[in-house]
Amino acid sequence: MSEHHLPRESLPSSAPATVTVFASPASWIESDALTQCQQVAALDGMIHVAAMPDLHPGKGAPIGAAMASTVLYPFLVGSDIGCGIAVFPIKLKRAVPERLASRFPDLDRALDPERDADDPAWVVVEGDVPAGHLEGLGTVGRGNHFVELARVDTILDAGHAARLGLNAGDLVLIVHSGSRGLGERILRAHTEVHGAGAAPDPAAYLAMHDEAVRWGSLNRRVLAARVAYALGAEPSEPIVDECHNLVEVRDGVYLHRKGAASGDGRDVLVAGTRGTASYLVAAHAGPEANHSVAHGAGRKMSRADALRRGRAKHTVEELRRTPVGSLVVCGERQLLFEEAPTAYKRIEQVIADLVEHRLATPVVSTIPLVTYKTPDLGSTSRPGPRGHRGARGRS
DNA sequence: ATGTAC
Repeated sequence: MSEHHLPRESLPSSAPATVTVFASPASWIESDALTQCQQVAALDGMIHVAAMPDLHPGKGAPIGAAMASTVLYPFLVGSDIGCGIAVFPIKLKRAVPERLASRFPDLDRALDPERDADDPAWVVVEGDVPAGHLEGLGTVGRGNHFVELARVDTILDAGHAARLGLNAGDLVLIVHSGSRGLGERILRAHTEVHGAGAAPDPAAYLAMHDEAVRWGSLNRRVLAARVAYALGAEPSEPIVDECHNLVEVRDGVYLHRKGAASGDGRDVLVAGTRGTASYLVAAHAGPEANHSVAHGAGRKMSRADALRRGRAKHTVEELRRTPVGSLVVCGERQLLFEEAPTAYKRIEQVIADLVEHRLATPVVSTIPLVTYKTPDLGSTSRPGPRGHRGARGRS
């Protein structure tokens, strides 16, 4: 044994952290993700790791986990501090996907206070923007982020759905986005000095973190307002808005959530894919689950695998027009493959696992009509030279 | 997931 021996017996608590995985044997969980959970459990001060059924490997830390610790680790939240999913009711006279898809605004372009001074979406910005950060406001971002027009499909808890004002056939905007450059900057400032180490001044980190959480929520409102106006509707207050990348101080410890939503008596939209249903659930997770629930279907394949296998399996056309008849607005071919429904686990299995472990009760399911990912750069799909937009990147 | 570097 060549390990250097720390005086562990002199430390106040050396009991190893517990790891609980809330997934049935039917749910495929990648072994790399479980290894990451064990690595997190071995961190100084870690108490309990609760892994959700959408668990998959992340960069350094697992995605789909809630991690309680006496020590605050910024890297366990990651760079997209404040990322979450919100649901906004929207009323439209007609909802023909083909017509509406072309009306989505360019959500790569930030709302500019001068150039877009007259944009009505500013109404949701009351007072100052958190951290004074205007850069990127109203942009959706990349990766798994999206803005989706969806239809309420099946009512699974009539009483709860009625309390939310939801009926079968109603339309909603589902917005999945976060704090864009702001959270990234906050994590980078920490990691440049301390790497994956603890926050030396938790209060200072938390002050910036809380701004990013507020910014992420504001960004989702701005996105929903931009899209609502563009589709000829009025913006609305969200009926659900839960962050799934954050740390909260709870029962005197730091509860880190990475791809896990707050599950203590709140309603959460558990996102499916760009071609399958999503589920709005009433969450009631207890301490064994670190008061958290899953945030989505969870990746089954890495982005690299999805791209490689997707090219052999799918055409761009079938990814843009999904099996449920919805349209995907996405000018980036590579992202379309990376985000293919087949790259994700079955959302019904994730929901079944939450129900089986008594973490949540389904309220309604939604079916996508139009999912916006990136601007549609001219819909004529020329074959074009392969990979000229860069085909690398690992996350 | 991100802005930036290659």
